[in-house]
Amino acid sequence: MEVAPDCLGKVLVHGRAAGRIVEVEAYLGLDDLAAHASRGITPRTRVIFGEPGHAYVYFIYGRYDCLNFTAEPEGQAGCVLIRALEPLSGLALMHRRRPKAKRIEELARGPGCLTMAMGITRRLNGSDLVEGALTVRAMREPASFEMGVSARIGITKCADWPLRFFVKGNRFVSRYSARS
DNA sequence: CAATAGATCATCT
DNA sequence: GATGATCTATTGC
Repeated sequence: MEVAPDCLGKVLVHGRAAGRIVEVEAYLGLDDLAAHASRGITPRTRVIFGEPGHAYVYFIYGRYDCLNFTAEPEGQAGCVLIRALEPLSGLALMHRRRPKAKRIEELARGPGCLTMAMGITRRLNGSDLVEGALTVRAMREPASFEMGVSARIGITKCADWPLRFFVKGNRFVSRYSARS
């Protein structure tokens, strides 16, 4: 979970679309009942137990994909859920993929939204974030921002663990997380 | 602007 | 068969 805050401010690139990560959540392993990995290795969670630096994409609620980065070494579970992006380039493309979003803030505001905007599907599950089609880069200049911490969103177990990190004051952070 | 209900399917029990 | 790391639309202030 130590790497979760590091993901803030980094840039996610998929094809021509790119966005800055402004909101993430950390999910641990067996001790974290909210994590998919808490039940151990299953066909779906085996990526989390695999090598770090890979994408874990899962389908949720019959509609949406969510994007994670695996974080812990092989054999251990741990991942970072990307909750919100600030769109940087490929805006027209994102708009086409999300006709419902009329404002830029709505393009990638939320786990399901950002995967749609970026065109991420389960096809990318387990793909390498360095060599694959989906990549993560750090900004040239270390972005200076205030980091906020709060409880995670949208879960029913361990809902009070302060494992959510976001860029304070950034309006691209989802409103469901505006609790303070 | 804030809060609530409904849609919908892959995965696990 | 039940459940969920969600989003959108609708209703109420």
